Amino acid sequence: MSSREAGKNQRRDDIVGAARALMQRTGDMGFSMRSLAEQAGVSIATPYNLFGSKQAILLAVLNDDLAEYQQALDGLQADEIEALFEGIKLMSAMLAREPEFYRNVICAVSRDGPEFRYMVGGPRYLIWKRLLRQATQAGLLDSQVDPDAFAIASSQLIVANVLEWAQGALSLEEMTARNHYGLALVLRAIATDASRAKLETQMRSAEATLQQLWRQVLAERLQRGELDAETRELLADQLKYLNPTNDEETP
Amino acid sequence: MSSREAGKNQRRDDIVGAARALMQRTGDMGFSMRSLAEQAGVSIATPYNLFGSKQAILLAVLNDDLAEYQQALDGLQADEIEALFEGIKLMSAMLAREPEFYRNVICAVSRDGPEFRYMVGGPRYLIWKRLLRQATQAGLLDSQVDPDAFAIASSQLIVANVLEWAQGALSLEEMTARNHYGLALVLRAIATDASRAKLETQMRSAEATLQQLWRQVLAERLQRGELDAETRELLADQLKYLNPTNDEETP
DNA sequence: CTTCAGTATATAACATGTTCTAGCCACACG
DNA sequence: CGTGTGGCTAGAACATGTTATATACTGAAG
Repeated sequence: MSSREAGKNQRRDDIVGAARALMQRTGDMGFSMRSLAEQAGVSIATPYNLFGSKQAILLAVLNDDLAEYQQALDGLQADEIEALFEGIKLMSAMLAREPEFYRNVICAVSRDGPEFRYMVGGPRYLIWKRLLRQATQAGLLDSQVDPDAFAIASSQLIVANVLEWAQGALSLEEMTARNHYGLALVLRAIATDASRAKLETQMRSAEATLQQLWRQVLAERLQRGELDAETRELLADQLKYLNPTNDEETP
Repeated sequence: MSSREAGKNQRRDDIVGAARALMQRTGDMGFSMRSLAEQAGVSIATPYNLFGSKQAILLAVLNDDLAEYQQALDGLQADEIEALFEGIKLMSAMLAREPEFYRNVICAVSRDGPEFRYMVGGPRYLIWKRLLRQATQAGLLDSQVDPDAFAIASSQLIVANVLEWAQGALSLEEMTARNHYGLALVLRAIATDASRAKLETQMRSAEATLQQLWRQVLAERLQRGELDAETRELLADQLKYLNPTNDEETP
């Protein structure tokens, strides 16, 4: 590698690192291309030369983290069905470690165009498919179903939940519970006799968690007062569908 | 209503109408707030006075259309399970009527914040719940499952598909097939003996449609040449996950 | 009819993503 | 050791969403 390219890679890393630092430090705002350039010690034109767009930079940042997650998934040792549930727990744990950071980057990346979907949907979903295949081979899932169609539908549910969380429509707990529920639900659809009981249990457990979360949030709302009885019922319904995090008071 | 408010409402309608016209005519671009103000014959400040933001205007536009859809859903006469499938077909038909328009407005509206989710997730998802309840009462779905949790998961699948379509990651046909598949899948998870066979059929049918679509797109790609055999397999997998519409040649 | 409050208007301004232009410097090659 | 060129830089410029300000109009109250 010529020293020219070395310098280029250096700058590339500087920029990605600066993006990471900015988002972790300042939360959503403060991450303008101008502040990024300043933080990285380069001109504003350079990120465009090296990456092409703001979104591409964020994709690069997220890509690093997803690689880590993928590695953790690979090292997972568990019963075939459990492994799937462990996989989504692992993801929740990752998001919980730096929620502000992930919220921002996921939000920004998924905004413009389908690149985010390509990223989580391309090679990465092969892991998901592998886990499903293993479960099928272990006789825990109906071998008749098309593995691709199923893998797509199930991963879509999870991605949708993550996106809602990133957009601030869900608390992390509810996102996790929804993932748990959704996964149990779709797996139950293709369960075999060997796994049906276990998935039933998983589903009930997730259901209970969700119901408790809803009750909790609803109670807080009711306690905070200010609602006529007619909207109360509608509110209860809406709460079940979307459970916005109440961040209005945080500066 | 005083003539003051009348004038205000008039302007409001003008703006919503102008937004509609602009998006139908020019496709995505051309819908800047400045061009909107010009088209509506008002100052650029007025839309902000009356709506507050660009997104709010687009929400108002979409809201009209969703109301229509809701009405069509209400008038649906079919077997309880069939009604659910008819519901998503109806949606596909609506999107197919003015694809460019819906693509733009859905994309723009879902971009910033969770307002779009609130819109489709609030009162509107009650209809969905009602259809599910009817099916349950008819003995076609397991009455043990929490209707809210299930309604959320299932509607999420569908919304996710629509969003992917709006972002250009899916053809309308594939979106429809995925909705069909996803709905059959989750319903199968809570089917009763009375409905299991029928849902099995639906699922197989959707599977077949999906597989055919994938084969078709894959064949086109292969025919177009330029791919070494090693990436061929990966491509096949990716194609199954995401099937981008190939619009590169349209201006 | 006068007056006044509310509201639209014109216009400027600001922040942001992105692009363009011109210059400049260091590295590779002769 | 020259020299030229690729690639970075500074900075301006542009389009866009949004906000602020000052002005003009207009319908309603006295």
